[in-house]
Amino acid sequence: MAKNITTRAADYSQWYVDVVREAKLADYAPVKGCMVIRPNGYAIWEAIQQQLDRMFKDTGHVNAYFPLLIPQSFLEKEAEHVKGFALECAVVTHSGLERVEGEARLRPKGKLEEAYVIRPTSETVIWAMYKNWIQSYRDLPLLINQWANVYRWELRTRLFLRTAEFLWQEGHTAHATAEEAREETLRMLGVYRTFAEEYMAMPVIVGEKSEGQKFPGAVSTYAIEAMMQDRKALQAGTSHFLGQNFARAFDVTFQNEKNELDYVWATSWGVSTRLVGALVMIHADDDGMVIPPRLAQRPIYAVPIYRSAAEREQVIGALRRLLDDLRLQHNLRSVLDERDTATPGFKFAEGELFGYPLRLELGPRDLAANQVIATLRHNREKVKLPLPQAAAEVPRLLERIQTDLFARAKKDMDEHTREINSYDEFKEFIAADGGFALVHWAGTPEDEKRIQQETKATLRVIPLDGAVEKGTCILTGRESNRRVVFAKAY
RNA sequence: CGGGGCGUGGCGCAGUCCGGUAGCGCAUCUGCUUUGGGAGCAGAGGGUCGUGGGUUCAAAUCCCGCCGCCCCGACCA
Repeated sequence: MAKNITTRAADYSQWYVDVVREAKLADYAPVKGCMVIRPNGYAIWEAIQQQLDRMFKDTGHVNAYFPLLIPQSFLEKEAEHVKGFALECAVVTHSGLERVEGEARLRPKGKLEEAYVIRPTSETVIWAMYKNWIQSYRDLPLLINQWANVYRWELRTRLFLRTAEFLWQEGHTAHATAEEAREETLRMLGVYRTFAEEYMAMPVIVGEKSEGQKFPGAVSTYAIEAMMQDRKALQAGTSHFLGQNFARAFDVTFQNEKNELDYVWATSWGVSTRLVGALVMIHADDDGMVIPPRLAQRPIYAVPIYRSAAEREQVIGALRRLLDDLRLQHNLRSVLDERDTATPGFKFAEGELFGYPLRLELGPRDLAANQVIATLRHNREKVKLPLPQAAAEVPRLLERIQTDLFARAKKDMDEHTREINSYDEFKEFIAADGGFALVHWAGTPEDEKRIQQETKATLRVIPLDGAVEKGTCILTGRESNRRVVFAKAY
């Protein structure tokens, strides 16, 4: 058992915090509600960025960068948007500091004519620019993504899952027709799904948000929802069809092919550093982090075992040759832990804590047998690889790990997703942290609130690929023709 | 914003009730022995006790103010 990590069974929330801190993914910052993303955590975010960025480029998007500060008046332009974000904006009101006479203290100096808010999201500043950039249908579509930080003055925070400042990407696109914009919304939702499943090894339910849960200012919001190991849902990515709401608010019009003036159609979509928290909650265990191979900057952790200086030289030499082959032939990077100040046992434990998907051990006995021992992080399986074949076998092992992780998480989600047909059964299921409840639903936003108050569960998504079937709403008894997902959520 | 808890070497805590030389564990450093699942022994370094004021011969300890953080709720990616 890992030192300093509370077990999941004992206290899931504490386990999560312990893993994040012990694996050195993040640390609390000396700033309220904020965290420091440490190198181990940032490496994962970089891997997420690199892959998603490739996928955005492959679907025709380009990157740009907009200002951190947004004039307060911009926020006022879209009514729903204001309501959604006003309370959680950090506001910049002064332009400098001055010393308080006779004291060491500083205080704000020049009050600004108009306050700025630190972006909680960038729709407003981006659409203020789009107004200048779009005149004709020939300027469309405009497919821009931004990698940035945003700030939301959260009252309760949790490392990675909810912090005041977080890193994300926000795509903001403009289109000539509603159909095109809707297509884009669903295309990017699909990109998120593919990324979640194929790279994070995280199965998701893809669907639409209810009226009460959609993004402030959106016509419709779509999301991918994943199930964590404690059976709670985590929204892992959202894609919004914004209709013409922002175009109207910022007066962004264009002339179409028929020489008519029309408002531009918009989408926005984003994922954040929350995904790092999702990885922890879905794959990590009581011994620490587990990184899916495709998101590990260095998927291989090599531990040399030796007593004498001569042994050390031989063992490290053999490992170096293998690791070089892996890098040159398979583009796989690794860590060779040459520290003389830590014992192999310590390195094993630390390698597991940090979540390297595959560990290679090589000692004098292995050298004599011309083999290397590969240990899989997620299930502790040990495989003896003949040295001559090791470079070819390791990539296959990594692929197998990636597949296993997804299969394991999928099985877990499927086993805890149930069709539920009465409100009593529903209450019992949710109270027992049963997971995702598939229920017939025909309620209003007020009914949703009632369910949340009575059970703490919320309507996560209306699945896009759900079958059409007749049924009756578990709460209102009204007729329904599809099931939706209710669950407790982060 | 409501409720609760806590601020003492890097981390976790004891000491506070009942004022009297600031302690323990882990971590760190040095040396020797170790090294195939978180090594052992010996020694060493490191603290304005969150902060400002008050009481007192004397304050981590008592009194008043302020600040910060964590947890639980409502709000949210």
